[in-house]
Amino acid sequence: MKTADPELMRAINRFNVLDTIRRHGPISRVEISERSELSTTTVSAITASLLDDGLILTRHEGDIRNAAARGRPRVMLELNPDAARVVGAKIAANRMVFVVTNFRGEVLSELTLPIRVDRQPIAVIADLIEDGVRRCVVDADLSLDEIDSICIGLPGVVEHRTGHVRSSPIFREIGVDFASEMTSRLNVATIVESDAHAITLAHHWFGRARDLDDMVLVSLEQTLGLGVLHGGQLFRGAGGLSHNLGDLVLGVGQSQTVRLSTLAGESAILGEHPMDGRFAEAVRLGRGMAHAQTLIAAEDNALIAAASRAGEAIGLAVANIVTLFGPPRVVIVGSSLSLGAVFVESIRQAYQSAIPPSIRTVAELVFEESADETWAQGAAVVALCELYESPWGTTGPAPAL
Amino acid sequence: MKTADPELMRAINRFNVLDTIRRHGPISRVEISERSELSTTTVSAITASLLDDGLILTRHEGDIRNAAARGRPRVMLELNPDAARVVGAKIAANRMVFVVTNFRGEVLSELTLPIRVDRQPIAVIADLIEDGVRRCVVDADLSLDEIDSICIGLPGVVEHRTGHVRSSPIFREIGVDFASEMTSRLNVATIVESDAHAITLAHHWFGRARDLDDMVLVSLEQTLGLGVLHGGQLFRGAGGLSHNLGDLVLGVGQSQTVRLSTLAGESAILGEHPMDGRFAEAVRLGRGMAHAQTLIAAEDNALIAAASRAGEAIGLAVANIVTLFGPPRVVIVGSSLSLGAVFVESIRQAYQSAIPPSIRTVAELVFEESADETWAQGAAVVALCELYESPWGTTGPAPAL
DNA sequence: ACCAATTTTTCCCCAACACGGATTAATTCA
DNA sequence: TGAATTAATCCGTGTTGGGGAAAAATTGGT
Repeated sequence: MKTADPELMRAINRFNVLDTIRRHGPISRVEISERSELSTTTVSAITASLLDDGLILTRHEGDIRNAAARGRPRVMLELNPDAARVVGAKIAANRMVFVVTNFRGEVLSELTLPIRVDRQPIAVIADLIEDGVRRCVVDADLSLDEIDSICIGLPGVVEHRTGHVRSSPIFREIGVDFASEMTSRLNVATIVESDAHAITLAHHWFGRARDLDDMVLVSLEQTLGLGVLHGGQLFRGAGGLSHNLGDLVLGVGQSQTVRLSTLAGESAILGEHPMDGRFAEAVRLGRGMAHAQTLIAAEDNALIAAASRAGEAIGLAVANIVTLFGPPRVVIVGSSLSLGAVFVESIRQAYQSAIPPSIRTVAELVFEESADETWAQGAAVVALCELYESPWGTTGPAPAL
Repeated sequence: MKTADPELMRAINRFNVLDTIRRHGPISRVEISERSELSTTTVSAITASLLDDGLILTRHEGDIRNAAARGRPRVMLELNPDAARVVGAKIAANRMVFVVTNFRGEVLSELTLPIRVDRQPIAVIADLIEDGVRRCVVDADLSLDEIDSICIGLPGVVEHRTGHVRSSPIFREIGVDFASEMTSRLNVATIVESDAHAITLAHHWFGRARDLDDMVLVSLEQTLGLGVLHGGQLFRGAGGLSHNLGDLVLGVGQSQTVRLSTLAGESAILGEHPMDGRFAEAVRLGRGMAHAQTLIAAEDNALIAAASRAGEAIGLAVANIVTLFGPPRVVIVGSSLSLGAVFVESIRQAYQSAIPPSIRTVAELVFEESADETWAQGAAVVALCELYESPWGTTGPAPAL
C-alpha cells in the first residue's frame, strides 16, 4: 500500500486540476473550483504552480459568459501546447503509423509507412520503428531530445508496467522486452502498450467517450482487442497486462472449443473467399476489408455468410463483456467495420439476443471505424497520461528557496 | 472526483493501519510501521487514536521475536473483538444461513433455516429474514440495537451502492429495493450484496486468498456467480453492480445462443436424471448435489455425462475470465463441487484446453466447497468492510477541545 | 468623471497531517 | 547497579487545503 503523504494529496489535486483544464478547454479558476470541488484558494495555488511550471497558459479573451457580466472578468486557463511533445505509434501487421503531438494531444506531424512487418525478426521491426519515429520527429521540425516520451501501441498481450510483450501477432518471438529495447535505441523514455488500450484512451480524450469515465472499447483489427475504462482510468488486469479478446473461447459443442480469433479475426473472414489476384493484392496492402466490402456489395454469398457469422460471434462476446463490466457504452472500432452493414447488423442482433434482459438497457453500442492516425494519437495520449502523473509535477511551491 | 483533504489522507492511513492489524494478528507498532511504510511517529499517533476509539487493544504478552531480545519489549496490538457486531446472512433458494460476528469477523452465533423461499412473495421472504436475524442475534446473547450493521448476501444481480436487487432467482419481482426494506424493518443499517461477492471477501479474509490482493472467485451454486478482487477491493462494475456468471453466453451454433446457466446451473445438471422420489426429496432439501454424487459413484451414466458437460462449460468460462482479468489465482466454490472428481476434472481439462498459451502460467485453480457458514460470514465481512472505512473513524485527534 | 456594486483572484492565518530528531520508557546483559 | 539496547512518545518543522478578508479588475449609474 502506498502511504498517504501530503505529497500524494498534492499530486491528486494537481492532477485533477490539470485534467479539468485539459477537458474543459479554456476555463476560469472559479469554474475549475466548481467542477473539482476544491476551494478557490486551493485552485489558485495549484494553478499558480502550474503556470510557474509552464504547463498552462492564461488567456484574457474568450470569456464565454454573457458579455455584459459585471465584476472582474475571468482569466481563462488552458494547457500550454508546448509544455511537452510525445510520439505515438501504432504498429500493425501491414503498416506503421506515427504521430508527434503536443501537450494537448494535437497532432503536429503524421507518418504512415505501409510496410508489412509481421514475421520479421525483432531487430528488423525495431529498426523500422526507430526510423519511423526519427523521421516523424524531423517532419515536425523537432529533434529527438525535444521529445519527452514515446509510446508504441501494438496488438497482442502487453505488460504495461514492465513493457514486456507477452505475445503479439507481429512478433515471432514471445516474451520480448520491447520497451527497454526501444528506449536504448532512441534514448528517450519509451513505453509499450496494447493498441486497444491506446485507441481506448483516444476515444476518451477526443472520440466517442469524451463524456464518460466508464466504458468498454472493442477493437476489431487483425487482432481482436479490448480496452476497459474504469473511473477514468484504463483497467489493467492484475500485473498490468492487457486483454486479448481474440483469446476468448466460444464454442461448446461436442467438446469443441473455438477461439474468437479463428471465428472473427480478419483472416477468418477473408479466408472464406478464394484468393484471386486482385483480392490477394488488396489484402497485402491492408485494404482487404475494404475490398471485401465491395465484394459483399456485389452479393458475394460466401463472404456475406462469413461476415455475418463473424458478427454473430463478436456480438456474443460483446454481450459477455457487458455482463461482466456493465459499462454505459461500448465503442466498437477497427478495420473490420468496413465490411459494412451486414457485419454491423449481425453484431447488433447477436448482442441483442445474447444480452441478459436484466441489463439490456445498461449499455449502448457505438460503431466507428477510427482512422489510423487516431490509433497513433491514442498511443501518444498514453504517453501524455504518464507525464501528467509524473513526479515532474512535484515541483513543490518552494523548489529553490 | 473526490477532493483530497487532509481528512482523506488520514482516512487512508487509518484504514491501512487498521487493516494491517487485522491481517497480521497481534502486531507491534514497529512492525506496522515497516509493513505500511509509515513512520513510527505516525503509526503511534494513529494507533493512539484507534485505542482511544476502542477499535484495538494492547496486549503485553506474545512478543514472538526471540524471547531473549534486548531493549524495551514491544506492545502487541490487535483488533478489539467487541468494537462492533454485525450480522451476515446468506439467502439461497432452499435455505437461509445467519451469523453474528464480532469486529474480527469471528462467528458468535450461527443459525441455519432449511426453508425453501424461492418464488415466495417479497414480503414473506423479508419476514423470514427478519425472523432469522432477530433469532440469531438473541442466540448470541445480544439485542438488535447492539448490532452495528447487517449485510444480506443473495444470488443474482445486485446494485451495491443503492441496495437495489436487479434480478434474483429467489425473487419473483425484479428491481426490488431490498436494502431499504430490511433497514426499515430491522431499524439497523442493512446492505445487500451478491452472495458471490460475500464469499469472495470471506476467502480474502479467512480462506484461500488470504495472501492475495488480486484474485477471482467463481461460485457454482444454484446460480453461477463471480467475484473479482482487485487491489484488495471488490471490483464492482460501473454503477456498482455485481456480475452474474450464469448470464454469460457460450454457444454459437445456428444462431442459437446458449447461456451458461442453462448448461451448468444446478437444475441443468440434475435435470438430466429422472426425478424419482428419493432424488426429488434430496433436491428439495438442498442436498441434490450430494445425492447426485452418490449416483455418480454408482456410475449413473446420464448424470456423469451431465456433470462433465457442465464442467466443460464452466472450464471454458473460467478460461475467459482469466483471459480478461489475469488473476494469479481462481478460487472455485459452491455446492456443485460435491458432484465430485468427475466434475472438477472436467473443469480443469476444459480450462487447460481453452486457456491461451501466453497466459497459461498466470493463474492457478483452487477448488473448495465452502461451508454455508462461510458464506454468511462473508456477508458479515462485507458489512465490516464498510465499518472500517466509515466516517466513524473521523474521530480527529482533537474532538472536544 | 467619479463612485458604488459586483465578481474574480489573492493574501493571511489556521487546523490537520506526516515526519525527523531528541527524549523518555522499559527491558537485558555484564 | 549501571551500560547498552530497543520501543514508544514528545516537540518542532514543513507541507497541505480551507475560510475569511482584502485586493484587483471590471460594469453601471449618476
